[in-house]
Amino acid sequence: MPKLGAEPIRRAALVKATIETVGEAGSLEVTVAQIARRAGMSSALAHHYFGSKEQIFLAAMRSILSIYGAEVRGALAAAQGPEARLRAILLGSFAPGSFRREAISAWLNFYVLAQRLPEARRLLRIYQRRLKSNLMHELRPLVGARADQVARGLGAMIDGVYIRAALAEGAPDAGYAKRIVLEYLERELEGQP
Amino acid sequence: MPKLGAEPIRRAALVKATIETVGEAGSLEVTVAQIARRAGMSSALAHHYFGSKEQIFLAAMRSILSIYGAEVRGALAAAQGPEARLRAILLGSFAPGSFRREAISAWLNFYVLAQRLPEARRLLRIYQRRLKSNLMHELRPLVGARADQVARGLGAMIDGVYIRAALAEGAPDAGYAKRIVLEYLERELEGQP
DNA sequence: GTTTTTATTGATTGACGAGTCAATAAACTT
DNA sequence: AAGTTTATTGACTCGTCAATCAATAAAAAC
Repeated sequence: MPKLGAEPIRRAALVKATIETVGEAGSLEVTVAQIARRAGMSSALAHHYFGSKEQIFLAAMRSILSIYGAEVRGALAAAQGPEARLRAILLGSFAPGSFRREAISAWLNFYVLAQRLPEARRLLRIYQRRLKSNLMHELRPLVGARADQVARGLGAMIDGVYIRAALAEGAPDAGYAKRIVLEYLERELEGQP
Repeated sequence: MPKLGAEPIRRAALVKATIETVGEAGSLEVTVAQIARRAGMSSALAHHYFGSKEQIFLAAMRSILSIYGAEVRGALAAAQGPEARLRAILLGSFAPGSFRREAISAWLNFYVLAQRLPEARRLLRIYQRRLKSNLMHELRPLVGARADQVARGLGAMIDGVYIRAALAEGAPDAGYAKRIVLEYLERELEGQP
């Protein structure tokens, strides 16, 4: 029953199902059949559209990074001045689109994927570079030469808070995550003129 | 050719081989046969001593956490006063026994394992709780009520620096890692009396 | 209205891998 | 010396799973 134009819908459904399945299983050791079933289709169709499991994972990862990017951009849009913009970047990092159970767990697993798959590593590097450049841009007028150091610290801390949220039970506590990271930022800005 | 008393040697060899294999592969998707071969024995023997792959992973994880703990204790032994002891804990976290390629990558993978295996989660929780209690103990006299917040921040940052080191290419740069974390600590201590 | 393209799946293939087992043999016990 | 325990492995079982294929069918194109 070919309703034409199914491809983009199917692809999106598979990507969503992949994040959910990986997130729930807490592992990349999920089967294409599981993902496909959750997305309401046969595993054969999943292979038809993506070619391989690897490609499915990469698509899911792109989706996560793209949601994250959009969320940060969104938070940034309303922010005026370096300090407000810094806050926006950090708060955007813990916005509900990204900072939710399956996404966090999937994120952690994609970090692992990046150890093996050069393409996954590339994607993660792009995210890291962009985040750092965003941070530095606002940090420079505030802390000058220390911008690099602080940007690295903030980047690491965001990842650290994520990884810890993956391990915590219950719904991830965004408020708490934000508090820790903002606190760090405040301290860093304090001394500086 | 039974040279008696092989068990502890074999077990240790398997644990070491597991960390190396997982670290190199950057994944838990390694076979018992691979691990066993690296440890110089048959996969049947690995099963004989550990019963299952799961148990092999758990043993490797215990080993990593125990090495880490020993390293922090070692650094702590010589340190006098809360500030020096705080520094010791942080520096110990990046000591060469723990902060090296395979161990870092294995660590990341064990974090993933903790999503699925309750026992692995338990181990990781113990490590986190101990680290936090260590930090708080020294932080309380320095920052008072903020100790909790700062301890959480430092804990998250350590994990974040680790996870980022896993992704970086080449040998992990401990000096750089230490600088970031110590810098954070300094800022936190600065304002406080 | 026939050919081509797109959608879809059940069935199958082929590989791989965890865990078991039976067999071999050296040491230790009595 | 006979029996028991410990060490060790090759061969095998059984399940799983990624990927492929052949077949079905609806839409589109010609």
